[in-house]
Amino acid sequence: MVGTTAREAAAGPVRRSDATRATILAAARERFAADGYERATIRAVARDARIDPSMVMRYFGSKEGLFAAAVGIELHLPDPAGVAPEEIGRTLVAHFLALWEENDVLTALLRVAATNPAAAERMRGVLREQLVPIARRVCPDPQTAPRRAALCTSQVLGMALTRYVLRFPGSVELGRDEVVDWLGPTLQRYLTAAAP
Amino acid sequence: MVGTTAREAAAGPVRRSDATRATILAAARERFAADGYERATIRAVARDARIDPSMVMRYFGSKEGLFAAAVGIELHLPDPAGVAPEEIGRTLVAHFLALWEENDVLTALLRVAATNPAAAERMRGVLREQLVPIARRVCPDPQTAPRRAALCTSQVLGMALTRYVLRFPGSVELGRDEVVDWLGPTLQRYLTAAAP
DNA sequence: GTCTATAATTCGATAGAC
DNA sequence: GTCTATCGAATTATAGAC
Repeated sequence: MVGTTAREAAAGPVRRSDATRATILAAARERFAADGYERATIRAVARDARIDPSMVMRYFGSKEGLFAAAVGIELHLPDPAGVAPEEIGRTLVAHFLALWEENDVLTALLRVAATNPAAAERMRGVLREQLVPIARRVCPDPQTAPRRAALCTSQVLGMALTRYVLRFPGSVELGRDEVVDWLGPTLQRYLTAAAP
Repeated sequence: MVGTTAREAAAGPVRRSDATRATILAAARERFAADGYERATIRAVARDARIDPSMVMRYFGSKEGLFAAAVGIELHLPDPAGVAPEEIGRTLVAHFLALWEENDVLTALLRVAATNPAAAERMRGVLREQLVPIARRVCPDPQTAPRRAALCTSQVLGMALTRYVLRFPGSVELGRDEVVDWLGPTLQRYLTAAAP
């Protein structure tokens, strides 16, 4: 990783700056996920990435630009078309779990969203705008789709909060299968049950 | 409120400093709830409380001391003894909702807990140590009480997060009765259903 | 009790040499 | 592209006059 030479830099389209960018972004995601926005300093990110702090500014312009680049990647939920209607709850929970444990993006987003309006807005977009369409397809009354999606989001984000951010022992201890078994029926009910 | 005289100060056990303390704490709770720990500055709290920033230091020693005093109040859940077993879920949800909307303490605690370990620890104590005993009483298998309590906490905190911190429209729109109707059965199942 | 002044850090951001 | 040096602003916290 370290020690890129001029030969490598000239060998192809993979410039050294791309590797540097990727290294910075990975370090930034870790720091934002661990410390939140204000306590994750550019200096600390640079130290983790083994580069000079001024390089972070050069590549991303500002701290806000760094954060936007660190969490600005695509996230997609499964297409509900290929899923049995009675399995949509469990499928969604399993997919969310995989998404959260794949990398630090969602944890960083959630932790920062608690104090940063821009992150909260992005969180809204990531989760709600992908969940509402799904809810609209599977719920009995399309008018209630936004509320059903919000209920699902509350349970999913709550589990993510206690499991990955606050690290409550009771939530961390749960195996992935257990989470699916418990939360799956909850989302299933929020999406398909008759409104109370 | 302003203009306390020497006569008042000498009239009884209610010293002016007590009123000042209370004013500072109320302002601190608002600021912490709105901005989180790092962005809620002592200067801003003092400005809201219409006093000098140095007074905050004098009364509470440090910013950490101020936060501890602002969120260090008793919170109690209902005694499950007087509740019908099949109504425990709805009762808990209703009580939590009232607790969250009563004042800013829990919102401040949740927002700060996302980045402050001490606040996360306190959140753990407030919710878990009160919920686990309840779960132990009503669940079929006492061994599973910590996990059942964690599941309940995840749903309650998730709703609080989307409703009071992130302010997702879908969650904010929900009436209190709707929240009880939807989340009540969820907690009921987490507490009393056979483990999957 | 109250306020002014300031110390001591820390951070984001910039300028410029190489 | 990379690094040194530093500015300017904001913060917590303290010392001391009144």
